[in-house]
Amino acid sequence: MDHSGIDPASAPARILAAVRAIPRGQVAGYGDVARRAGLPGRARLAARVLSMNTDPKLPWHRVLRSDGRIAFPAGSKGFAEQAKRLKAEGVAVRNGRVGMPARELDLDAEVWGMR
DNA sequence: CTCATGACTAGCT
DNA sequence: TAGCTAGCCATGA
Repeated sequence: MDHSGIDPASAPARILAAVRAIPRGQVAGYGDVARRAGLPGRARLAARVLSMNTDPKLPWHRVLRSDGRIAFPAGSKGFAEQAKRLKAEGVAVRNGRVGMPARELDLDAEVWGMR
């Protein structure tokens, strides 16, 4: 019996859908995205999917680590790109760290689907 | 099956 | 805040 009830083949699609569901100017964690995708505990899977993704329409830059930091190593290409995009959306990025992401997530709870 | 790798997380110091 | 350790999941050799 499948304890999660989700097709592994559709898992990546769910992850991408969850990422696209993040409103502009807001951020979410890998674990949160996986959870919203119906894949609790698969934060690493979410990261894997994003690393494979090539869709420029995907707001991957809104996905951060649980501690509110950019997952890329500081100084890396992806790091600069993500920080740049976040700032462009009004998200405060300081030294690779996003300004109080938990606060943003709290406000999202109403919009995301727990209502 | 065991080992290694990775855009992860939580706990402890 | 920063660094380290252990745990967890998926893939490939």
